[in-house]
Amino acid sequence: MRGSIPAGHAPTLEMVAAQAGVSRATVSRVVNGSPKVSPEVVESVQAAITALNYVPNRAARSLASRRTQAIALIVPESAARVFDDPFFASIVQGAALALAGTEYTLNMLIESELDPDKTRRYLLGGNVDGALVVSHHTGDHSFAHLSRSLPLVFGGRPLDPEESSGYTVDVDNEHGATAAAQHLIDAGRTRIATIAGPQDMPPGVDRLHGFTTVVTGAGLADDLIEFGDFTAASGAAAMHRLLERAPELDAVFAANDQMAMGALSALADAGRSVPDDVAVVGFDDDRYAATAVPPLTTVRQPSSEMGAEMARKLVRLIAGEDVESATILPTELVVRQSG
Amino acid sequence: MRGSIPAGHAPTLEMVAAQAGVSRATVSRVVNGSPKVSPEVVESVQAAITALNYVPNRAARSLASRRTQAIALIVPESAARVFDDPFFASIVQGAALALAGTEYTLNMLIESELDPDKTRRYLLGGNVDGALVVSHHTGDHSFAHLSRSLPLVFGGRPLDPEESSGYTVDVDNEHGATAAAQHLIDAGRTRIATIAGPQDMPPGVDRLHGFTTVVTGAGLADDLIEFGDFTAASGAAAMHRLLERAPELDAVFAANDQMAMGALSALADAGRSVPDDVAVVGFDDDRYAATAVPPLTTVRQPSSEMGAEMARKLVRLIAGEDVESATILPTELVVRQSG
DNA sequence: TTGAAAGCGCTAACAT
DNA sequence: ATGTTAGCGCTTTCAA
Repeated sequence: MRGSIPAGHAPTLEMVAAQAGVSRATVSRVVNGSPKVSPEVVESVQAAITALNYVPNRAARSLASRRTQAIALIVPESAARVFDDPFFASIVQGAALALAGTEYTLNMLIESELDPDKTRRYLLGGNVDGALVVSHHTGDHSFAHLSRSLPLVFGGRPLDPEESSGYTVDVDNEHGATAAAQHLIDAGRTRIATIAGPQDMPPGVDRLHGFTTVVTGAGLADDLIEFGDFTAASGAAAMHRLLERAPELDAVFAANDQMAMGALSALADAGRSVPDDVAVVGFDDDRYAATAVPPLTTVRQPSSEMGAEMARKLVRLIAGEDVESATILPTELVVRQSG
Repeated sequence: MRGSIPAGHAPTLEMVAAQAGVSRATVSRVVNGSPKVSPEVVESVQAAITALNYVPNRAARSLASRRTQAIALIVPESAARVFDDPFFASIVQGAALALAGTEYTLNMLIESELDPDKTRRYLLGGNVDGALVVSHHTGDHSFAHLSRSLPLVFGGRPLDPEESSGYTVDVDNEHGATAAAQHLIDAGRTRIATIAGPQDMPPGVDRLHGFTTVVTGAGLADDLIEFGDFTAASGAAAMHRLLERAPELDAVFAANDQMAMGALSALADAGRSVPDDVAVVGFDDDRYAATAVPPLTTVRQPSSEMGAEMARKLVRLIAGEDVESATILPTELVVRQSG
């Protein structure tokens, strides 16, 4: 097939003005819902608009108004595989839905490793009115300096708290881990291990910190720590190492559900029953947690809400409103059968 | 915090021209890589550009050139929950990555139920040079008529094959189902059931058709069919119904992995062992298939490749090149432990 | 090879 | 309440 499209005869505002017998300015007012236009005129202009099937040209509008009605969603290059993470998908979803009700569109940018400067140029090229930076897992706030030129909202806190980088939305990772550990202790478990996440990612750090705080606070040992990279495979491997080190362990807290799933299969391999021999608690409450075998006890984080909150915050920022610098969304323990 | 940004002093092409001591036209030529500019001039202009940190304004450029360098990715409104589907996330990922190397940006649009016409207006408002429509699961090609105004590429075939709607990329659902059923038969299974997908979605139809063709072709009964909606919960429910109808069944093919996961837990509930008592085969090879308990035998579909192919096809279409009307990507059986 | 000039389609003062 | 008039920042003939 041939890919040509008939030269689009897009009707212009001027044509509408002619058809309605008014000036272009008036048509513009009607299109933009200005209150100071007489009802009759509004009506005739609207008639002309539908008659001609007129749709305003965005480029012209942005050029003249210096607003784009667009918001960028920036995904760190290192995390193209970030799509593998249901949490990330939920953030995108939340942001997209929150924006669906507004005049804004979401422009998704995956940072190119080929041209690391591309994103910066895009942001500075007047393409968008603001940007959402999903650095949740990486803690990378290298865009922070752009905050001076453009409203920016980050998902997840920066790795270095000193690097106070403007506006952020985060979930309460530490509290979630605290609740998980406490739950295990309350259930009478005494030899509790954890499969922690990477320590160069804020959630990895915060969840481990919450865990050790509670465990040591209860007078238990916190020597059973193995690290994974948030994938199921790494969770299984870590579980195997844990079992080797401490066959007597009776509980494990994994820093995310995928690693918990891996732990579940490692435990099945080893012939341990869950939760009778070993209790397992995860983090995220991703879409597979509820149907795992056995259903996973985990910490729910409001992932799509996080995306939505980021979007709302950015919109208010663009509007020049007062906005909280940091928002922390609550997490909540969901008790199922695994622990 | 206050949300104000210092009035952005974006350098303009004119300023670059002044700084380099040439005309705006020349700067424009350099920026756009025109071959007919003397090397010395190119150099001085480029120096001015970096000195001023100049970034061309996209709106102005689009307005003048009538090109936007942007591509829309349209998600059917009914499927905001489509993000729950790892397959969809992969498509987005594939498209975004394929576009990362080009001059195009992805604009994600979630169709608003509040204003169903919004998407149409956006597409017609000169916002993008073309669009990707992810209708894979719904078979909804209601945008087909827009093909006359704008290059469009659809993911998934339309529900009604008559409704030949321009350019599409699809995976070979029927072949995948065929391979799955044949595998079960080759393994000596004789009482084979299927948990089919919704019959108002092309993949649901195609996968069921492939299944029944092979099963009846082998002289087996195809009476064990229950329907689900592609969710794990519906898969579990369907499995329970099947077990009730035919306790003697020895295999089940689920039209996607999520339903297969549901079937797995239903079988565990019923005390059936997999694959000894019942073999289970899924479809998709989503990220949880490999770590399911037991690891799921399934049909792999090249999901991110599908997104990438859609994007590439659209780019070629926009460039006015010759493009295949329909592309079918191959699927492949992945044998693991469940069947 | 370079420059001058005319828009692209719209918004936003400023008049009326 | 409506029209007039300038641009917004860039590309693109057309001349030189």
